[in-house]
Amino acid sequence: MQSQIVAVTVSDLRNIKEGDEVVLNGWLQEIRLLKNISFLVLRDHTGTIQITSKPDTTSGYDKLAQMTRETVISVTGTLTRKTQSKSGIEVLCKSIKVLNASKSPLPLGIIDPVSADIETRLTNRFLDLRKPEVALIFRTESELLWGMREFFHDSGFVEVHTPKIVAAATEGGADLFPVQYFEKQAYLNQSPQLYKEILISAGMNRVFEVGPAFRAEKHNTPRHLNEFTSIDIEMGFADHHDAMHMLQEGIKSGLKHLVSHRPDIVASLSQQVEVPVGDFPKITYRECIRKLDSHGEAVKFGDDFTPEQLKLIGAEFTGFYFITEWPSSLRAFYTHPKPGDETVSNSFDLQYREFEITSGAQRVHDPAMLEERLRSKNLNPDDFSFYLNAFRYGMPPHAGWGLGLERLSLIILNLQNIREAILFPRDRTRITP
RNA sequence: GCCCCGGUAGUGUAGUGGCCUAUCAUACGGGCCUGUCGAGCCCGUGACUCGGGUCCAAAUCCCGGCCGGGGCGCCA
Repeated sequence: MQSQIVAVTVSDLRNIKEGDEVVLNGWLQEIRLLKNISFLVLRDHTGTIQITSKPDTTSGYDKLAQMTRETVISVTGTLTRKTQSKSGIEVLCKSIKVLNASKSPLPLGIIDPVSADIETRLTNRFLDLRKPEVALIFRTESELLWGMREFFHDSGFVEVHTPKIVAAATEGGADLFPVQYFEKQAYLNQSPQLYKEILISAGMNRVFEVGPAFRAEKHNTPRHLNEFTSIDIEMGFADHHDAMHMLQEGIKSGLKHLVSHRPDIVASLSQQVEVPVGDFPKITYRECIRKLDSHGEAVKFGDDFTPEQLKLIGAEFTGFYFITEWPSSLRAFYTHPKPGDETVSNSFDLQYREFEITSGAQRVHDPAMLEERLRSKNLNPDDFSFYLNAFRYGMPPHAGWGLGLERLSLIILNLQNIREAILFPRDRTRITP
C-alpha cells in the first residue's frame, strides 16, 4: 500500500468526485464474468460497491476468472456515477490485487439464497459475521451498551470489575461451574452480586459492571446461555424504586444513543426501534395472579409464572414493564422483604412480553437479617463470611439489578434465538469456536 | 434433572420398505453471452451420522452409540 492514493471505505465513496482515483480494500463478495466485461462486488465493513472491469482498461483482466469468492482484494480504480448499476455509483477497475485468496467452496455462503442452520452458522461464525445483517446485531449491541455506559457514568456510577473465579458456594438457584484453582476448589461466578454489595460497604456508593456471568444449567432453549453478559448496578442509600428508575433511564439512554448516533443502523434493522416515553408500567406479583385468574390460570402465591402465563401477562403491555413485590420465597437470600408485609419483597423483574430482562431489588443491609435469610434458604452463613463481614462494619441500605445484555438485544432486535445475540455462544454443548 | 424431536452433496432440502445407479435449489467446475446486479442459458462433479439387527429387498423398520434441536424446570 505504497500508493499515494489513500484507501477509502465503500461508504466514503458518496463524497468522492466523479473521475477520482480510489483504492478499496475488502472481500470479493461476488463476481459475474461476461464475455467482454465483468462485474465484481467488493464488500468492506461499511457496505458493498460494484467494481466494473473491462479487458482493455483492467490490468490482469484474464486472472479474474480464477478468483474465488471471499478473497481479500485491493482494487484501484476511478469512481463514476455514469453507470447502469442500481446503486448509481461504481468503480471502474484499473488493477486488482489479491491480498489473500479464499478457499472454495465456502462452508457457508455469505449471500447465497439458501439459509444455513444456526449450527452451521455458529461453527463458521467468522463467515456468518460477514453478513451485514448479522454484523448489525453487534453494532447495535455496542451502541446500546455505549449509551448505557454513558448514562451510568454521568449518573455518578463507577465502572468496576469483580472476580469471576470465586470461592463461595451457590447463591441459590443456578448451578456453578467448578474450576480447579491450584489446590482449592473454586467456581465461575454466576453473578457479581456479592462483590457489588461489598463495594457499597467499601463506600463506592454507585457501581456498575459489564461482564460475563456463568450458569451451569443444562437448559437447551432459545433464550438461555451458559455464559452471558451481565450489566449490573448497585447503588448505596437507595431502594428498589431508585434502582427501577435507573434501569428505566439506562435502557432509554441506550436506545436514545443508538437512535441519535447511528440512524443508519436503525434504518437498516428489520425491526423498528423506538425510545420508550414515560415510566415503564408496574404490576405487582399479586396483581399478576389476579389477572391470570381471570384468564382461567390458577396460580398459588409462591409459584413462579410459567412461560405460558408470562405471555398472558406480557400481552397486556406494549413494551417494557415491571413485575414487583415478588414473594420472598422466590427470591435470593439478599432480597429485602417488604416492610409490613414480609411474605413479599422489595424486588422487581423487568419484562418485555414473556421475557425476563432484568432482576433487581432492594438488598438486605442488616447483617442479622441477612444471616437469618441465608439460613432460611438452607445456606450456611459460614460459607459467606467474606461477604457477611462487609455488613458488620457499616453497610448502607442499597439496591441494584442485573440485566442480561443478550436478552435485551434479543427483544430489541426481535431475534428468534439468543445465540444470535452473542458472538460465540456457550450453550449446552458448544465450547468452540 | 425430566420429556419430545431430528441427522440425506459445500449449504439448504425432497424422499417413511422395491418405482432411489436418491429430488430440487444453491454453491462448485466447464461452455455461451459487451452492462450484469437473486444475471440468464447449456453441460458436469458432488450426499443417505456410525455400528448392529429384521427382511428376498433398508435412506426408509428395530436396537444402541455419536452429534444436534426444542419444551419443562431454573434463570439474565
